[in-house]
Amino acid sequence: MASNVPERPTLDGLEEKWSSRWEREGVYRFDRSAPRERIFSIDTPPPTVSGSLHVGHVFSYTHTDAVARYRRMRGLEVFYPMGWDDNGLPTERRVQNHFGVRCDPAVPYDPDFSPPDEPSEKDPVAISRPNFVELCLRLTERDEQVFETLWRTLGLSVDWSMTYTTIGRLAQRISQRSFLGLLARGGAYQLEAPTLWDVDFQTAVAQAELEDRERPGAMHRVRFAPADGAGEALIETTRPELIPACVALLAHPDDERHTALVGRDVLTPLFATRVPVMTHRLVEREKGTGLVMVCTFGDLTDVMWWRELGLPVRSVLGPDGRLLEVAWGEPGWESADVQQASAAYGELSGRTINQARRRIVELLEQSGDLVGEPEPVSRAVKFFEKGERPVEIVTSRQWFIRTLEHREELLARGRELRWHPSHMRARYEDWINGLTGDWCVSRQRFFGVPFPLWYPLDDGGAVLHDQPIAASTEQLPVDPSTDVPDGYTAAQRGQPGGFVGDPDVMDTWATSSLTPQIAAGQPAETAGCDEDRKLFEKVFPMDLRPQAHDIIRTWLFSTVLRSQLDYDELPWRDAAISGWVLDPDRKKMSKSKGNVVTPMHLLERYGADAVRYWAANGRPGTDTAFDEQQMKVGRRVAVKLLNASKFALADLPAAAEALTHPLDRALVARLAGVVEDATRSFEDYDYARALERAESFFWWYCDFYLELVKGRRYDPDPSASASVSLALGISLSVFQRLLAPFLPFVCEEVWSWWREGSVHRAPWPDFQELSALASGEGARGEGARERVALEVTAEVLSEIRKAKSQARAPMRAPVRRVLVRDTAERLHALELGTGDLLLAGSIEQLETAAEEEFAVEVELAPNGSREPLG
RNA sequence: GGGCGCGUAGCUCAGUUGGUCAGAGCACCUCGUUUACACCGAGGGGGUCGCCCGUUCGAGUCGGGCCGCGCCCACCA
Repeated sequence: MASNVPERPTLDGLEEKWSSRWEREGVYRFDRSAPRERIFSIDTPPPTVSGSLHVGHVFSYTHTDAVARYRRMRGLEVFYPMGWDDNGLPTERRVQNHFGVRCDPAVPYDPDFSPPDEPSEKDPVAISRPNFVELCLRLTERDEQVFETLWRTLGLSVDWSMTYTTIGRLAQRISQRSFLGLLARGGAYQLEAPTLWDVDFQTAVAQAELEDRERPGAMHRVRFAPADGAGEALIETTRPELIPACVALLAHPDDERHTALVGRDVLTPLFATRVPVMTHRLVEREKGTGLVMVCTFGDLTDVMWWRELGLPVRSVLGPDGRLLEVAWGEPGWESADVQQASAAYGELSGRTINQARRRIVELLEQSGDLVGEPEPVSRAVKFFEKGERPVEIVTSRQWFIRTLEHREELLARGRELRWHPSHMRARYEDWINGLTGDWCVSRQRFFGVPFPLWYPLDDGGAVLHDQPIAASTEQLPVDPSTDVPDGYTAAQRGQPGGFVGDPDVMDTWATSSLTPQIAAGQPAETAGCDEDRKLFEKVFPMDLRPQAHDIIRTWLFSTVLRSQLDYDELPWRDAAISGWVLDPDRKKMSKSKGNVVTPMHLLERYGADAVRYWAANGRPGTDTAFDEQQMKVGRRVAVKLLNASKFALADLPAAAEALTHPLDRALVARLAGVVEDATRSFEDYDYARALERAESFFWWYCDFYLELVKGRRYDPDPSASASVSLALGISLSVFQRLLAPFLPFVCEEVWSWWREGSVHRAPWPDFQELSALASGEGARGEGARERVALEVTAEVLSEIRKAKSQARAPMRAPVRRVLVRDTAERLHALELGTGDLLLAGSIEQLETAAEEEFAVEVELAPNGSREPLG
């Protein structure tokens, strides 16, 4: 076989050399003409573009890439696009600071707008939503270039001609169209209701976007007075500022301590508002006094109690996180002492929650309604995951997607999906079982996909929310803040009898949950893009969803939901869940901890293959500690492959037609077993095991097989070298392909020395083919003995090395005599390897003795002895 | 409080259906420049496999119970 092996092979520069060549030659280009059964489609996570990629991204995307490369080598056309998740709050924040602007949907679009030369964070320029979105796009485009460069350096085998963004026109069209479909089928509805609310961003948020944070607080024991005079009612609360919003007190129905109170009314302290004492089965008797205050709204439990018990709303918290003005004495704000209530509340009105809390505690102390000292406590508080203050519950009009009524179907889909590792399904089920409400999808933000809706205004200029005007499918995507609904003129915007656009955008997950559709470019049905529609039908449902475990409740769940609602099927067949990268102290990496590792310098220092090697060692679903040592090991593997390939391929003598030497056949037989194992592992998405098998056998191969056959490989007699020549060609070809999904650059390099085309389009090694070669002519049913021969020969060689090492002799030191004690069967096998062993060990004389225990006696030749070898 | 996962050499981790399973790499120590490789090679020390019961001829491997760690979830007043 012709080969072109460099004098001094090197890893340096391989990333640049091969990534540009792969791009030029379209190695990873997806062939749209492939039939459905030859396609493997991957619904890749679109990374969030704001900020930068960290090693965690490198980690999990490498896992996916290894699988993609494996499937490609199995002869499948791999649909593997990359998306950028650029819509949403993080981008908004960056744009505001970077350009010194803020979005005001009331401002008209200015096509000639350019951002201020000197951005001022304090005094931002108000601009229209379309202008704001343009700036977002400008900034994210730059980020996306950086990301793509990193991915290319890492060697992701993505088809870069199929990249999408979650804010792009296509994503908007698909997202809006899916929403309109839900609306038409009753799957989406709007409701004025208590909603989770972030007071800083001033937007609704979803349950899925919440996280618990431990925060210090104080428990206050507060006295309520029964309205009819007798006794007292003590409650404990961490949120005394909500006392004016109290609508009831609750006790457990069986709690005898409070039976005397139940059914009566009490007066709230300071505000003297009459509220009933009621019972509910979920009140916990052990907590506090066993009596709990229900406010509108302190937390989600309040919402549940409020709903189940039919309590009134008495809301004191504004969307900006400050206490609203309240007209005491008016309906809903009755008080037995209006003057006192107004005076007390006057101290709170307009203050933030924390300010109001401090003040009301003082007021309660003065009035004597605070019992004892507030007791410091630490408790978990719900935060919007991107927020800085706890979420509140504010009543507002929002859009929801029906979720709860599909619980059983979603659980069934979860059982249908093949999870890797399987235990990850529990997280999905836990999440579904814990859902408390439908999915709130509207956000009072700007950089997102707008709702494709307008509302008519009546003659008085009031918004008729219950008569939304939906965009027509042909119009999509629309921005209702600039586009005009059919049947209206632009001049009618905001006029009585005219219309207004829905001011909100969708939750970022409402679009991200459609990545399979977006990636496949699924068009609006009427858009007439037959080619795109055919593509969608070929790749959907997708074969694989790879992602990390922290977004099972968001991305995975919402994608299953949308697919269920729109197509009544799973969006993919398999879900491969990656773990996280932890810092060396096993803490989660996060920007706030300052322990985030950025990947570019790692790629430069160790090379992409080495970094990928580290990543691919992380087993599916398992968190991995960041470890640069592993990258060094990865680099060693890559260098080893260079050198082993050089040894095997440089000036390789003519190969035989068949493997005539028993050790060569045994080697190929073992190789077949490794291939079988690696293949099975890959089929089960266990890339880490596939790597481990291939790698450990590769090291054994270098340490023993290559050493054993050196003599024959350099033997000038072609009849001696022909078999090993063939074996070296076979084995190197197999190793280069087995390792290609993990070390794509070095494997491509060594492949290019002697083979046409890319190793990444070469067929995955076939263990049956290898088995056939190993048991071909000459073996004559001696396969088992041959495999033992290889094993024993290697073990004896190892013993000889040990002896030399202990004698502090060089490895090439001649051995006068070796005595091998072993079972008759193994000694019989050893005969097949004796020739190679003598050369590899520089042995003059080999003797054997049949015994139970394996043992080797080694007698080195005297110092200075350089007698010719026999 | 519920669920899931994990506890194997100083460190990072393999150990597929119970029977060379006590392993690998790193780190450490010793030796060695041999025509694939000093971005190297050969060798060595080091662990009662978290603890306790049980099943079994035999258990890191199965069952039960503890202890510790992590994550997810929860109606934490």
